Amino acid sequence: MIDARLITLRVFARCGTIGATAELTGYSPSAVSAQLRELQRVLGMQLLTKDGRGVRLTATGRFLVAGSDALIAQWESLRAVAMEAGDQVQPRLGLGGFSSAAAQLLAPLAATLRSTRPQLEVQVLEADPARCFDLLVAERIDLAVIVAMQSDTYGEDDPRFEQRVLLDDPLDVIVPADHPLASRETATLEELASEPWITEAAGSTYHSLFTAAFTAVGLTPRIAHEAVEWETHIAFVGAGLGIGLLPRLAPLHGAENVVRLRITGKARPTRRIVVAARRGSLASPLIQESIDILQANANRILTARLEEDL
Amino acid sequence: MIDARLITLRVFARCGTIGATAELTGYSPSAVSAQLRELQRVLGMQLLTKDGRGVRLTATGRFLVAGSDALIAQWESLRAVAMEAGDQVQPRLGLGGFSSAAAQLLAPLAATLRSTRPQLEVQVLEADPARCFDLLVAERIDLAVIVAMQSDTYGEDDPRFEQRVLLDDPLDVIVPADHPLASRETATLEELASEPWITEAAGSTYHSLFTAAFTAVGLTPRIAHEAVEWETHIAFVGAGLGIGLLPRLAPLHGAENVVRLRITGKARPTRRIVVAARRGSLASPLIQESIDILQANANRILTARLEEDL
DNA sequence: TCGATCATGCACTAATTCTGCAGGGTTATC
DNA sequence: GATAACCCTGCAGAATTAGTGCATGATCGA
Repeated sequence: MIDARLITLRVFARCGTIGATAELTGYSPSAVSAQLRELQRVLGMQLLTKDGRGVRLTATGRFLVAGSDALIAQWESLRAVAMEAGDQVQPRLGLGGFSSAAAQLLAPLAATLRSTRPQLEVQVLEADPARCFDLLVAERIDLAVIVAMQSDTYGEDDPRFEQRVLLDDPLDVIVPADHPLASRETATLEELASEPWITEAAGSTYHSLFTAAFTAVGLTPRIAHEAVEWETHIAFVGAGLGIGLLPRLAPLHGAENVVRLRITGKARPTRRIVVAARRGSLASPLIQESIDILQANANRILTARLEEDL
Repeated sequence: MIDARLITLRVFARCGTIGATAELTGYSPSAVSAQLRELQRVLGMQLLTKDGRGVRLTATGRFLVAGSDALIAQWESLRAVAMEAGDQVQPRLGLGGFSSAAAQLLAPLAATLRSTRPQLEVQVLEADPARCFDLLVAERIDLAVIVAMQSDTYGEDDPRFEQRVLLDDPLDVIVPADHPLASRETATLEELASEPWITEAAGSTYHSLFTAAFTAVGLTPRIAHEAVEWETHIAFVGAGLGIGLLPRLAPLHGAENVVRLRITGKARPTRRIVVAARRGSLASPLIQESIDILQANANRILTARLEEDL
């Protein structure tokens, strides 16, 4: 209901280049360029200035984008409450999430919604957390399941989003099957500190989790290799290159030469998985129901783990 | 920036029929029909139901319209503040007002703006107060100069509008040139109560002013004739059909056979002339400047009258 | 200086949106 | 109870708008 061009401007405000905005919104770069030019014409405001080979928001543009947060939230809220009041049906729902979330939480959600609301068009996009926020702003998705980041660009009080905790997913350690600890069920970080480690690149979410966990016990382990996908981590570990952390939600896919151990002791790294939505949209019955389903699935996973641990 | 279809829905909420909405917004009836159908499709809400030969808002529709007041106001405010912050220029300004206001206040304003902001496209629409509010909602105009109505559909606290008093325009009495009182400068309502009167139709603004003024002094004069335009009032009076009220702002146009007298005494009917804008838009520099010019013109008129009265 | 990166303008095309008219249903009038 | 008046809607066609893909120009880093 808010002009698509304003949404485009908001996406641009986040990624800074026309090209990235185009990729994120699904338009071509020329379309984005034309939209923003048109927006400036209609509003009679100069929102962009040339900056090197790119463009940059003017002060007015930044102001407008900042102020539009409340506008978007108000619209989302209005729509949501109207939906609830009128018992109406939303025609489309976009979901986003990173790989293991997409597999373990979003897929069941989509399946449930498919059966309970057959005429609802559900679209699931696998995307990393940062991109999920971008997609939320771009209105490509309505819900995102992400790993909460402690001090990232998106605080919990961001005026654009609202978040709900789904579950705390502990990180296990994976070791080669022929590793001395492989026969154990559990291990402590202290026991593992001297091993060669495989992590994600510095600056990534899991690297931060990794270092935070070890600094909590006063250790700084050696990072031997870096990988992005869990599949790669597992392969590296299986090849004996080192050991690594693996979230409980991430499956081993029956890798024969790798063993997963629970981490015990003082420091137990976990990742917090939350669901995020555009601020104001939580009142929508469809959003609410989806979050409830996600929450139920998360709880099912948690209780299954508890039973498993007994 | 707010979707045009929502604006259309808001206009429909005011006038109740597709045809009137079309006339007010400048679309054809089929376009309005299609827009509202499309709006319902996009939102997944049923906003309208058939009602006899027309259509009617559903509860959801009314809810959405009511809630959109705040949304529109917020957008207007955001745009206005961004305009002010960025020293930008609005490309278009729409002005509306009833006949004498259009002539005496809007025309000078438009002329001033033409010279101070040559590239601004100014459009003036003459329309009665009720229609002015409709046009404000339809975003055809941005400012309306109207007669404040004591207990009309638009209270001063309407969430859609904001109003500023421009001036209180006293009502004079006009009598035929051969009337016994024609040589006088002033008259009281008591002196005039027994005359045959010419007013607007019952229910109109001026009829209300008329009866309110006389009931204040405990009299109920006889209404002999009814007229809509001031021109007609003057012609009726000139023809000796009776006497009538005429706002100070409304010119006699050199009617030779009619004399204008000031009303003195306890009850002096006046009409309050105010300028109205969509709520939130007052912060816009252009709107603000326009109101200032209107106010200055109003004051000029008032001081000119004071000098004239000396 | 060369290549890479970005944005923008242009010609063309696709999609949307509007108009005018015809048609069907509903209310008021005689 | 026929008739007229009124109101909305659907459809074909037209006009406007919006998007794509490529070419161009401008800037930055190597």
